[in-house]
Amino acid sequence: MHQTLIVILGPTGIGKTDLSIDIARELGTEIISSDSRQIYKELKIGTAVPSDAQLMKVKHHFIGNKSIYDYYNASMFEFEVLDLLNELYKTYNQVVMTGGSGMYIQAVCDGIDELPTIDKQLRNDFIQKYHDEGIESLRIQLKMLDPESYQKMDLKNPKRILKALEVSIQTGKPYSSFLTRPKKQRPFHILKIGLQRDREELYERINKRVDEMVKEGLVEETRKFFKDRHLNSLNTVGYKELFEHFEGKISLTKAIELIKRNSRHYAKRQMSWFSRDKEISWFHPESKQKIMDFIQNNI
RNA sequence: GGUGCCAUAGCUCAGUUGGUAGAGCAACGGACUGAAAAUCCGUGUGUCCUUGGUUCGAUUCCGAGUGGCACCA
Repeated sequence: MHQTLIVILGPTGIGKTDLSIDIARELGTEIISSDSRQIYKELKIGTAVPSDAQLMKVKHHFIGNKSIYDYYNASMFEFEVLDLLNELYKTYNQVVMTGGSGMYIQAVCDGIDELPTIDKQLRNDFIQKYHDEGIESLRIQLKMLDPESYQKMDLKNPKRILKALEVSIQTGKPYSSFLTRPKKQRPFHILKIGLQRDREELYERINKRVDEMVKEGLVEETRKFFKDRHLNSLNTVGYKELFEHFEGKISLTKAIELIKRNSRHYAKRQMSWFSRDKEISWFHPESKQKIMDFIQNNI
């Protein structure tokens, strides 16, 4: 029997949490969350973290283990998860990883290129430059520092350009020279299980879940962090819309509508991301027995 | 029952002096290597209510029908 990482993925609201708990229990193992927002301990209602009752059933990792005030990224996630897996495989032959953050999953499964951590001041300077001078000045600088990236990159996307500039300036080498696109070898097998259901049904679940979050106190949870609303960790569906409401820009009703719509859009983006990964085997979230059989046959 | 107004995209509505139509929102498709629930790019999806008439040609003009709204009974 191999050591296997069973990855359960799919768009938000599809039903990953319940299924993952069932599967982890049957396998007698633990769960690693691959969700870039459930990782923050301050965010509970709006990120739909598993309930206390669910968390008691199976030990979860990477839920609420960081603060919204911490800097965090996919690469840090990659290394922390690999360290944890190293420990867990001393006890278990299978570990379940579940979550919807495609890039975090990719970082763990395939790895991402190693880049230096960007100096905070440098990043702020570039952001300032972008605000003051606009995207065109970033493009011009990129063309000089890293013509290869300039050729390949989406030059309308400020975050991409900023990233390339930061790395190029900080290291003195073009950003593109770091991109070797490794598919890193992992000392364990990976089994990817994707969950999907009818679009209409998924959207109904998402809409309903947003209403439930509001009932559970999402507005109050968000209000506590109003002063921190510019943090990246709070640039998150469910929170950013309520901040707009607190600023008096939109009504509460409108904010809730937007949370629903933005959650649907997010789900669609997740589906686009996952659809190009040919290693994923797809199932309906309620066909638990089929999924268990598939796992048993492939571990 | 009578009179008037309205009927165009999923919704709210523009519009075509008669040459088969467009905005906002919603929706849909995609990209993605360290901010990723982020960020960015792309796409009108339509028996113009039905049915006769006029016309080379009707979503547009005229008649009838159906449905909705308002007012009068």
